[in-house]
Amino acid sequence: MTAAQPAAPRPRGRPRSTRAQEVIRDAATRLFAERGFSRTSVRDIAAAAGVDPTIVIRHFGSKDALFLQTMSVDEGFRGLTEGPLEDLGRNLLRRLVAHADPAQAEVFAALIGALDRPEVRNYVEQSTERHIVQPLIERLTGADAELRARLVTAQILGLLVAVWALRRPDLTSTPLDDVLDIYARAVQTLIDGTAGNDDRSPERGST
Amino acid sequence: MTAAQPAAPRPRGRPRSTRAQEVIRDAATRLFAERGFSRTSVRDIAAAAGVDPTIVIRHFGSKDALFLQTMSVDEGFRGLTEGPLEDLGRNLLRRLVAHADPAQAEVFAALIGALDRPEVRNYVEQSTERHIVQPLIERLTGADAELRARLVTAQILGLLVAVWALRRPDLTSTPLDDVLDIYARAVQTLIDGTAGNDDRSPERGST
DNA sequence: GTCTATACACCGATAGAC
DNA sequence: GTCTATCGGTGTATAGAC
Repeated sequence: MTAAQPAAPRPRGRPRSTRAQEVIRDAATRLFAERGFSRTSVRDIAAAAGVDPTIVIRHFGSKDALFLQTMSVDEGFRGLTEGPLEDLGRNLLRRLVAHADPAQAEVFAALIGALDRPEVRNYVEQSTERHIVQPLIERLTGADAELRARLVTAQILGLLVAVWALRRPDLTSTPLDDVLDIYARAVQTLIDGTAGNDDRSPERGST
Repeated sequence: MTAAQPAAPRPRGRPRSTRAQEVIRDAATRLFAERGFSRTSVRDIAAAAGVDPTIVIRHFGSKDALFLQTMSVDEGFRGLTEGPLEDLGRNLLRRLVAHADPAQAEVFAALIGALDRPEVRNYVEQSTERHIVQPLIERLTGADAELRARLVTAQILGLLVAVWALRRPDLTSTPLDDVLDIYARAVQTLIDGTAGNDDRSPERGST
């Protein structure tokens, strides 16, 4: 039709994404998840994808950018705080630990492992903030709701780091249901906020 | 033993201890804690110490070995689980978060940041195991003592990661006492193990 | 324009001369 | 022991080929 439009041989499909980009992304996802950031070189990814190392940079800007673009945990974090508040502790752990697919676990471990990269730290920070902390703040009631939401996130983060990143053997070998039941109670303590702030006078107040 | 000789160029007492080693260690400690592992090069450390880069490797074997030798968290973890069991949750957090000196916090953050190095992960794993998990196992009573000890460690780890490694702004800006009081209760839940294991029922009688 | 190859500065680490 | 020279390897920019 219009002559101004440059020759686009593919009217449908994905005009701006090359097939090479997809192959590179697949290889990067696999290798980063397998070996982590520091032990995966751009040349390794390029070799696995069957392309030249420089076009990896040409398409994705940098190794860090490719890492962040492939190692995304947003999908696994979405809709995490939904469901009844009284069972939220258990459901959080169920979705994040028990029902999580191994691929997401590897992605999380890779992100934690590369945490001294400022951009990675920034992403993990804002991803947990957006998908866990903020939704929790809106759901929690009682005193110190925001602080409690952040502390619940810290609890979750600790279990995820211990299980997926540190690969604590005696924690992963235990049947996960037992771990969930016990840990969920501690998480639920902060969700409920039942503990008074002056003394040991717990009031079961689900306001 | 020997009288203090300020201008002693060659202390003959220790022929194999070089002063360069000490200078390198100081520079490495400062730079690793400041910028983390990946952003600190051996050449940077050598320049800061005023020595040749090859001496750094010659004396410490490798960059990883130097990192592990300087970024040690054993000192800050020692004797952590002492004190009355009923206040252990609060005391753990006090010693690790409130009373911890900033230097130890930076060291911890550097270790977490380099967690995808197998040797670093191994060290963090066995250090928390030796200084927190094992002493806790021997002190806890009741069912699932070992599992609870590991979960308490996960809770602690989560708070440390959130505060020191992730540098959550809204968590560090809050007065630490409030954080400790609230989080300590959740930790104490696992220490006491008061929660029944059959059904979920909000606790009203805490011991 | 998309892709490819040459090239560079830096990295950690080694061998060998003083 | 300390330095010079150098190795293979890294991430990345750039100039050229289709």
